[in-house]
Amino acid sequence: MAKARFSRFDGSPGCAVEAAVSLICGKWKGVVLWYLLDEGTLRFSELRRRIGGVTQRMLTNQLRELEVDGLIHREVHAEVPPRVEYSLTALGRELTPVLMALKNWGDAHLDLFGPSGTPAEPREGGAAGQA
Amino acid sequence: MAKARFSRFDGSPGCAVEAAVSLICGKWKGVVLWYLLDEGTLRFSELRRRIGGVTQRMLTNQLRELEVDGLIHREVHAEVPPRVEYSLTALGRELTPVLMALKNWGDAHLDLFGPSGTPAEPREGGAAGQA
DNA sequence: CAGGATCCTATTGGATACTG
DNA sequence: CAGTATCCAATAGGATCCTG
Repeated sequence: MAKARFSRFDGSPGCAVEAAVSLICGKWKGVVLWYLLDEGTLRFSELRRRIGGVTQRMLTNQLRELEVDGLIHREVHAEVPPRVEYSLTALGRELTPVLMALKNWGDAHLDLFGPSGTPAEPREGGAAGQA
Repeated sequence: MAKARFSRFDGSPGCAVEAAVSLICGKWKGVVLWYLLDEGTLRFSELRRRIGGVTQRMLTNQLRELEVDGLIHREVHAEVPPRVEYSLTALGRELTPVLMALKNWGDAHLDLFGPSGTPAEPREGGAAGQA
């Protein structure tokens, strides 16, 4: 895993932050990770419906990068029609604190950015909150 | 603050995550925020030295975006030579859990990405850890 | 010191059409 | 269903030089 997508690993304090940030940067990565954390396992089409506004190309792209980085697991079921399920890896689940913190911040300050939609708390039955 | 840099505020759960992520996305934003959290107040040149590898243009750019988004405060002292100090706003300080989580994750997994430099824990005397 | 102004390249993101 | 394959526009990122 872990493409050489990181520029500086000089041991400086900011280095760790930079590395972690680079993993969740990408227009849809944070959201994808959030939904997988929240719901555990989702198919491609399920993710796409939940995210909304993402094209297949972009979703595929982001999923591939997350997979290469070792954050998500991609399971292909040899069926027809094809079924592909995505879930977080152990490494990905370790991002839980990050994702929760991001979600909390966003929920607390969404009013700054828009007319504020429904807060939409994570579902109780989901996989979130385990860590 | 808060440029209309966010595409979807439909109230979906991922929305908040997406908004928060977009604020710290940018090659140097996470690092800048981290150092400001760690050390409280830093001048332009101090930030630049700490980050290393960033050009003035990019640092200026990222600082401006963070300022526009209301995460950092920019204080210009009318002196010569000029002195400009950056610090986190209250809103920016609320990102502390996010930054700490990112740092923790990075520290725990930096070995995945490189030969692993010195871990470089946050200094005790810094501003970090307040929240 | 802390930038602003330019110019240029690379990467990201997106629309659309096609496929096993 | 879950993608590929193209093509294209926008943005991010960077090198360099100049300035109050």
